[in-house]
Amino acid sequence: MTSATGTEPDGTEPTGTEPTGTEPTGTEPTGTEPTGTEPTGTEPAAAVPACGLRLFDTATGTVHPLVVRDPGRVGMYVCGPTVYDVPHLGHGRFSLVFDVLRRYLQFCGVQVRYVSNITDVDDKILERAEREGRRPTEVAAEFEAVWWDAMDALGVARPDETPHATAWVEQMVAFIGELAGRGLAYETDDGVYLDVERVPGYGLLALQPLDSLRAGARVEASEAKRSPLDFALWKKVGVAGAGPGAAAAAAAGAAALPGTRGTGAGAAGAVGEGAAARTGPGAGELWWPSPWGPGRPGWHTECVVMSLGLLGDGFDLHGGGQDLRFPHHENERAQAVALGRPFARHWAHNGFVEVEGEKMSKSLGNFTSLTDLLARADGRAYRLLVLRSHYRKPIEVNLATVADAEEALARLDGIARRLPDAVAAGAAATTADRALAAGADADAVAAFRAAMDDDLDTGGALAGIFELVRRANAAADAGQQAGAGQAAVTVAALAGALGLELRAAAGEADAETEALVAERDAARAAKDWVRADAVREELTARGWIVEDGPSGTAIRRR
RNA sequence: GGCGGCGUGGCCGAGUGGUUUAGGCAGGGGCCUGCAAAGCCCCGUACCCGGGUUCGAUUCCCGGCGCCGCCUCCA
Repeated sequence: MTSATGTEPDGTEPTGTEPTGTEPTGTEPTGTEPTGTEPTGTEPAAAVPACGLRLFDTATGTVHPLVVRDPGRVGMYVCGPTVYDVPHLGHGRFSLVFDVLRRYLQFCGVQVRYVSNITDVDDKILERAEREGRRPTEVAAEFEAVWWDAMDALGVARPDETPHATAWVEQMVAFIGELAGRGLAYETDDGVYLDVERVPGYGLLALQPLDSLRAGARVEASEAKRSPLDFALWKKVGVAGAGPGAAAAAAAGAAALPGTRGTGAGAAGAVGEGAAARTGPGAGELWWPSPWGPGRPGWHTECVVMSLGLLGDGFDLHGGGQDLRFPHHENERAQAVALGRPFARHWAHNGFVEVEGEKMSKSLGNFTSLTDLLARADGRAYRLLVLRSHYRKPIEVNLATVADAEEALARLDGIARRLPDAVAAGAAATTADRALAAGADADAVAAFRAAMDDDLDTGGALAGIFELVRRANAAADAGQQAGAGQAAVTVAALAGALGLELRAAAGEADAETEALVAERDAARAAKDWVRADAVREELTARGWIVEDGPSGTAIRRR
């Protein structure tokens, strides 16, 4: 059920096509050296832009070409969910934003490797397990399943890799050991911490220097921590409650974790779970052995280890929601930098989802679950809503804006009903070259790429698509099939590049409904308008939209 | 206290130093239709306030007001 490794069948093969659109080289210099901000030395030799895309880079605060490590390829890591509850609207937004980035790169002929993790060991998971008297692995498995259901409903393509934290603990322990070995981390009673003072350039993503961050820290430096900004690489278990002995005593029960998931790339061997029920938080504990005693990894360590492990040093792009910028991404980066390893070449962060003008969040109580939304609205409508605004700006999500998006979506779907063959042909064209080969309008494709290349101006791209919808309908009205077809092919191909599938589906009609349709056709043929209108009202009452066409009464679900 | 963002027509939301100033939804008029629906055509003269720069600012600068976020777990 949680098949984490489903690879998108299309789009990833090397088409060998050279990006056709804007030529990024020569438009520089903007003064910003994309790679110059990484004070990590050792720059990879190859450094060429991926297609014509220019993206805002959080680290530099500028929009510049996406310069990649390996020509024609992009490796991207996007921080995935901690599976302790159903996903919320913000999860939906980041998933959609980076799904669109991925798809667009593929559309341009770039080979993308997309990695997005599942955090399946975390305080919140443990807390929930504790509260519900369940095992943490069970909680994580449940909500991971919910997560993928939501992703499917949104039409988000599965990542190429979905590393699970619990499967990487051994590597994390080794990584922490390296940091500790170099004196960059220190051990306390309750864990191992990174000494951020030792990290050059700390504060890059926070957009402020270390001093400023330190001054603004609202947290009391815990007695043990040297600086309030230092963060846990390893959290020891069993120390909070009855003393350090508890967890160790439970080590006798250590066994292979039954539900260990992930890529299998080196799952930690000995894992303890739930054995130490007699100490404070014991029932929900989940721990691994380490040189510092039993414990679990800190959140910031998981992503740096897994991203470097799967994508390699100096991978191309690291993304996530704005709230991950600091401290999460800052701290991931700090660990890599501390070891002198080149980290992400480019940082992308999407804006928040707001509900009633405020950042939605669980703590504020205006938390709205993605699962709820998807139960009552087409997942494509949420995609459209997200796409309509710029990915870095906040978006307002409420009943009205979702309904608005659904209406707009209906307009798009109308093209699929009216020009199904052209739409099918366009949808099958998953790259710009194939779209053109399928007969898409070259100018429109170029305009689309120009918009997308401009820091993913999905709103502008969408405007172009709606313009094409208008053209397709107008041409079809005028009986110009060729023009209508070309516009429709283009609409479907470009919408597809944004992950939007157009659907003509009318909905299944039962026999009774079919009979009503037949009755209405008969009444209309007999010019019995009173009867025809009565039947239409009946159909409408049953939830159908009734349209009279050349072939008689057509109905579809509303 | 430090840092960052936002304020556009009824709503959502792009964008730009000036002339033809996205797009969607809703609304009005028209065409089409038996009537509708869908579609097409036409319509909105918006840019928080006050200064400044400029021949000219919604767009640049300064100040103000309002709203939001990060600095603590958070996509």
